[in-house]
Amino acid sequence: MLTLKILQENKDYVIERLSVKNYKAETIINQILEFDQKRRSIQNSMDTNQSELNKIAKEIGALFKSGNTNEVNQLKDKNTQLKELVKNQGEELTSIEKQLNTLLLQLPNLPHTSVPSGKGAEDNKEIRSGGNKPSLYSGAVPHWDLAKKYDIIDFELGNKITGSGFPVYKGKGAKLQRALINFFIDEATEAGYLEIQPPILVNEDSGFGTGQLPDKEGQMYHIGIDNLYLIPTAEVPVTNIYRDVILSASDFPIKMTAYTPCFRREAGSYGKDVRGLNRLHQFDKVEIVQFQHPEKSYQSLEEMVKHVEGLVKKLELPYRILQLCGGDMSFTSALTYDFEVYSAAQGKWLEVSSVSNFESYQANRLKLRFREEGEKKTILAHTLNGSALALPRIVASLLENNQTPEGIIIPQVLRKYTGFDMIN
RNA sequence: GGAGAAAUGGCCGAGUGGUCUAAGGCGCACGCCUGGAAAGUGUGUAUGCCUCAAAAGGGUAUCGGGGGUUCGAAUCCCUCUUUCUCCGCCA
Repeated sequence: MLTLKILQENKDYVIERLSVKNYKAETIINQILEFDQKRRSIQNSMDTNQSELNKIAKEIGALFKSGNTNEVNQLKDKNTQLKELVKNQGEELTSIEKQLNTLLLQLPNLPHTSVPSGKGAEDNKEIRSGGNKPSLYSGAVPHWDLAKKYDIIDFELGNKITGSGFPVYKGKGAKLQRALINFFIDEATEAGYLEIQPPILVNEDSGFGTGQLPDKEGQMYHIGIDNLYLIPTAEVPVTNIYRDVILSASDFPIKMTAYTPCFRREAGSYGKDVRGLNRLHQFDKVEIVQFQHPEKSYQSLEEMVKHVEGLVKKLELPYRILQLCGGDMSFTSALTYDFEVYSAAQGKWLEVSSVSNFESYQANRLKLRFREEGEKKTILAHTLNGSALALPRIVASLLENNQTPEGIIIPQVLRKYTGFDMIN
């Protein structure tokens, strides 16, 4: 979430920036500042009263020692009154802080100055592209047909066991999954990311820390009996490793990678673009996460983009990189690049990665701070993450683009992981 | 799942109602000492919020989390969580 400080000091700037995300912030900011004013005045008065109360309690202690019990009763009465006052003020303060916090959580992150304004996906800006769209042979079919033909992914079976959106990978299909995961993790660790294997169930605090809660509650599977959530991305548990931590500037950059299954309810996205592997409730993904000094976070963002670009290049997939416009960006992001690969038989671009700099927005929720060498004051760190990569759509594109009458050709780079060079 | 014990600062660890403004040690930082270092020695060493133009300073809260008793709680009570020991079950 945004800091109170920036609202106090730069209200107009915040309003202007949030308009790029098509968010009208003025009313809510004014409310926040009003609550903040109240909060401070109550805190101030409460502290004074508490101070008085503490002082009197000490006097009573001293009087007991000297045996002056008459005065003690008077002081006790006074303190009982003070205590009541402090208690009421405390309740009022808690209530105001709660309201203030609720409002503060409604404000999205400020988009970076380079973010183009726009309504939705159609206003995203293509940064660059690479690879060549393949020319398919005349018998080419979409990946769901290929999956059936070679018996490598079974959607109906997943439907029987769990429900739609939970496919079963079989034989070479399963092996291909494992190959991609290992390839992605090896690439990330070679690039200096520490491999992490996190829990895939998280508690409320973690969901809150990375911004899934409270507003995106409906997108996560919730285990009611234990109040835990199935993670929608490894970003959640991995980023929360550093919740409530104070680093020193020399610790940067912190780089972590993790493979996890990801679970998304995808409420409200029935019908369109959900065929085959295009949109699933459970899928595999390797994520990269960085924590960085605010002055260097955009360097890290570029580095991460390069890393992801390297992956799609090595897989020989036609791709393009988009900078998201204000209207299409996520709530928590300051700048996001999306990677799309072309899936030839569908004739569609599929999003396979989203690389974002959250600046201090997540860090503020997480209380992830650092200190400059020799300084006392703590500063919020910057957090970044990106998919590197999400598997299903990569698989869709690989199957469709590499199909031949003889079978599906495995890209060179994956063969040492799969142990076979063709699915047939 | 059952029985018992425990949770204190970066770490170890003392502390069973007021002098805790948390002893002592280790670590770390800075100084003195030294040709330089070690040893020695001195000082400092948490976080949030409020106050202050800022810094300094001051106030306040925080001894696993939450609640309670009391004029006053690290200390007493309730509750939750976690860890350890023993038992049971189990990949």
